[in-house]
Amino acid sequence: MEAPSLPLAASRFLSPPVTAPSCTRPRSLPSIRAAPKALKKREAPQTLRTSPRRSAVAEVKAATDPVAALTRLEGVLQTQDCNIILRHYGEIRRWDVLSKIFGWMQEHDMLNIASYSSYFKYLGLSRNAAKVLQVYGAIQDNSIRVHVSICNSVLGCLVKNGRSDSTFKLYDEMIREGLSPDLFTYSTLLSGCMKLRQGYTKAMELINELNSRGLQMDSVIYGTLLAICASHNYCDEAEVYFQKLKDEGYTPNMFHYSSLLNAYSENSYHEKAELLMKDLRASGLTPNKVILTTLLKVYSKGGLFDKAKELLTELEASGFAQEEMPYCILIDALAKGGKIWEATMLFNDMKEKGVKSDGYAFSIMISALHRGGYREEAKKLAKEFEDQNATYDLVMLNTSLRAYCNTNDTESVMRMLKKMDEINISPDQITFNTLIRYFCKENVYHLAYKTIEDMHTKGHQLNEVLCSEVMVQLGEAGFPSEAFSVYCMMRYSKRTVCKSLHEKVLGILVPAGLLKDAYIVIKDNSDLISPRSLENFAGQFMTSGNINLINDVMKALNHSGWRISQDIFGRAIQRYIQKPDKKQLLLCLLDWMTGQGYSVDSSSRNLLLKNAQLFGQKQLIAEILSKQQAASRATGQRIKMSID
DNA sequence: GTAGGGTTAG
Repeated sequence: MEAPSLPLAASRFLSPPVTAPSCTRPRSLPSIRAAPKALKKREAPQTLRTSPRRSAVAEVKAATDPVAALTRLEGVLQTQDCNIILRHYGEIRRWDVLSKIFGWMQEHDMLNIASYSSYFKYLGLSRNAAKVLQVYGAIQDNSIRVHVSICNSVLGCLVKNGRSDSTFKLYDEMIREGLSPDLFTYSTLLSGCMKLRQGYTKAMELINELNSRGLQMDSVIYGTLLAICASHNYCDEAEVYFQKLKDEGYTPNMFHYSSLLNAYSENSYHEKAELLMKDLRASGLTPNKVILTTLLKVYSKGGLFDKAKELLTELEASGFAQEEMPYCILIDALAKGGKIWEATMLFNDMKEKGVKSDGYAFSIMISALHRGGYREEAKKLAKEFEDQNATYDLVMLNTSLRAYCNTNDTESVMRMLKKMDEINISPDQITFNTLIRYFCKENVYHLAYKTIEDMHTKGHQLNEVLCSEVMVQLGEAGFPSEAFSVYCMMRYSKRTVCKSLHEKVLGILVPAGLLKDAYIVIKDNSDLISPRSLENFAGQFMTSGNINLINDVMKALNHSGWRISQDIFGRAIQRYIQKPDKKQLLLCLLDWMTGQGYSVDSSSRNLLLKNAQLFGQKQLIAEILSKQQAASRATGQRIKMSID
């Protein structure tokens, strides 16, 4: 597809919009009808109210075919009018019209900075990050590409769509191209830190950068930072920022308070939380639903169940417990605190009060029952949830799936998988691992194998413990090739695997006679394999492995640091004697042995000499053997001397 | 009338 070209020169974007002649009277012309002062005061609103541009905007907003209306009114509308229309369709979430209008504006050279910024903002809301990147990427003019508000809207779109990694990559690129970031940029980027694993560290980098550019943190930046501290469990730091915010003369709002309170809840700092509540009230704020719910979390996580119950009663009385969330918080804490009976009571209480569950309370209870070993009860709840025609998300599906798997309810397991397919939810690691465990337990190894393969293909990290278990079971069940395939998936999708994995797979491959595969394992990991397994493999390979690989296998074995036994060489020599056309390989082996200080034992020696005629190389073989003997005697002496 | 953030549950 061809990239849309940019119709306008940069200067047009960068200069302030020219006021329309139809709106304002040029100042240099004296007014005939009224005194300039009076006119100036009344002119703008009045002309706007009666302006043909204004009615044109209204006409496009009301049109059934907005693009046709635009074309009809092309002569009247100016860029800022089109921007109003563009934003209108963004506000009413008509994404198709939004894009059409933007396209029309582009074709008619009616884009400015504001058009791009607004368009990107709404595309972000419509979750269409790809389109934003496409349109942004097609902007040719560098001064537009690095315009701060355009950059901010593009970055904001990526952050909102959960693409934190690409946000920071794009930001670095924008900086290289010449972007001068402002506080908007930093608050956008900081919000991208929220979901990052190392979000706090990244946030600190950004704050340093902000300071080094001479910018001052404002209340928004502090708010974002507090939320980052809370979500990454930096409680002390949250406290410091909250104080700094106050010291710099800002008044904390409800969000600042609830973030700090949330940070306290993770560490069960209930005393600090209570002081903070006092501070909040003293500052004239009234605790809202979120604040009180967060306080409930403080008490619940801290194990202060009496206070939590009391607070829940208060929430109920204030009408703040009409949704399941406060119940979820307390139910979860009770269950995790070993009070599963009380958790169940509260859950039933909640249902009796007619509080509707979207699945959170159910999944908390199902998981809690499962953890406590109450598997049938967990399954009963999963069914109850299903029967109330509930909607599912991935977590709820996983929770129910596990409940059904653990009670061997195959029919329900299949129903869940079908549902997953129907509502187009992609499985995650938890789903895959649950299924793999289940199929394995049910001895349906081909399904366990297929699931692992599927998981691997979809780019998920395999669970090593589980998969090596499946690998061993596949081996025991008579599927060594599949076992090897699982080994390969684990081996080549992960940086490191447990050392014993190689040994385990050898234990399957060697008895099954899959010696070429076993050789691959040995070759890449020879230093991690025990002498016993090496011996086992070597013995088998010399007896029945591919004769053309014998010498390579010898080298790999030797490379491991393991001294190859004479028995192994004896077996190799027997193989070669049976195949005289491989004499070149035999000679190579004997030469190589000499070089490595190995020698054949007397029975192999005799066998070789007896059969040397078969090879037509009687003289040569005798020479090599005597050389080998001399070399090995010398080595023996060297070793003896060094021991002495 | 271009662009910013943040609070609670599995």
